[in-house]
Amino acid sequence: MDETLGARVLSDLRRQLITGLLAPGDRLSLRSVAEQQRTSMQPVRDAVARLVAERALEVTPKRAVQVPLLSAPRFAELTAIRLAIEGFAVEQAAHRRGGGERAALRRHEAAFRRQGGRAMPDLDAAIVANAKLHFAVYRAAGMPSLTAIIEGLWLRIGPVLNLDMRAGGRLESGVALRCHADLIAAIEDGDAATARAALHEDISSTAAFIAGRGILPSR
Amino acid sequence: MDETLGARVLSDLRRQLITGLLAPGDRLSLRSVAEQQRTSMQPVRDAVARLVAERALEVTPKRAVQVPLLSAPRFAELTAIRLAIEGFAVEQAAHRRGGGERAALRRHEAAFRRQGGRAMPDLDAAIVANAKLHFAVYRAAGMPSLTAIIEGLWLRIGPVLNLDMRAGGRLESGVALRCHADLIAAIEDGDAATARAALHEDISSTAAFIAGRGILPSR
DNA sequence: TGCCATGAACTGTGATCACAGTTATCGTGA
DNA sequence: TCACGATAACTGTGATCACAGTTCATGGCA
Repeated sequence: MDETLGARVLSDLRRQLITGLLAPGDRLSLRSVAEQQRTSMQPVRDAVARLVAERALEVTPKRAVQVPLLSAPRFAELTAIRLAIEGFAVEQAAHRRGGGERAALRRHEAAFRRQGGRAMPDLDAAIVANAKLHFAVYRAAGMPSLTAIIEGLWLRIGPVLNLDMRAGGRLESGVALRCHADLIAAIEDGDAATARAALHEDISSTAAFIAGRGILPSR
Repeated sequence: MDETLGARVLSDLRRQLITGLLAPGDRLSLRSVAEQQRTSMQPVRDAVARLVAERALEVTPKRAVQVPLLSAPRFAELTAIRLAIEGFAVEQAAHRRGGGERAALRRHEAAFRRQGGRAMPDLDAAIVANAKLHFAVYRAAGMPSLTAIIEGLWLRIGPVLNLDMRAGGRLESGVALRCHADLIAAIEDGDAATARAALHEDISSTAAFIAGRGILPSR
């Protein structure tokens, strides 16, 4: 383990953001995080600087570090961007018929099905399984830079996404299950248009669900 | 000026990257930059951490900070991503018929024409005019997050782009001039498909020009 | 003349201190 | 009971130090 301390703190904060452990509006203190991670303030500063660059964190004018509050229009904007970029990624993945990720795709799809099919799903496990499935697809596009860009989008939208996932029982609808199955099948068939359509429904139905809950601030 | 010192260093490094003052492969030392900026190492560390997050800089396994070398495949990948993302942006701009940026679009197009039409163009001015024109278009899409993502892409290809722009006399071909004119016209007409096609030709002809020079490392 | 070893100079990382500004808390007053 | 002000705790920023690892140049040996 030659990994830098700052990198360790970074990945931990990243995990907390994606899994929704850190909610929008949450403020965090460099010293508390440092103590929590049993390091000094310095590695935390480096990690926070990077997350601020990715807009996964922000420093307010009064110099407080917090998880950005996502307004409804901003959420809609990010959703539109996701449709365009992640849609492009699944098209590429389909053109390559999943590339070297075919086995992984099926495995993650099965894992998500196990979680989503239950009457009382383990939400945390389902969220993780969902993320793993999506990113296996994006990696299948064979464009590392594209995957990184999408990770940045998820980092920003993750807190909102998971916050609402936990609250409402969206998983039960089965829409996600169907979309994922269609998506994987279309990729293996090399059917880019169908793959994009399946992803489109997955993303926009989730976005509609969240927007419909009306929790997002209007500006 | 309540701006943070780290932010000042950040914007200065960013400028040096976009204008090609820092070339791919250039290594930079935190202490030298700090001395150059007349600050301590700390603000430089914050700025570098952010630029590393944006992949505008990288730290090698042996912990040296340098401007990333863009291999030919990576350049091709970034070009494909640009076609998808910037293509989406111009479509959106066309749907809004330029939004509030219409006047700015025409102004920047005229400015680029002035630079590009000369027998001996001022390359630096042309590069700046080109960037301003493109980003006026992207802003016209009305999606700030999208503009930020594209800025990240430009930050990474900027060094390569400008390096080769200066060397070869690409501007003389007039392709860029025609593409820009078509692009602006299509946006004002609300013709998304034509706008995307014009941008597509602009980007891919430039990319072909650079790839053809054969300077990019093969891996 | 060529090559390798050795040491000096430099690298980023982590830790810690000082400082100014913000936030929160608690006690006092009406 | 409520409002208000003082103060104590805490915030991020900037600076500096120690340390281990790398890089590079110089000198001596073959």
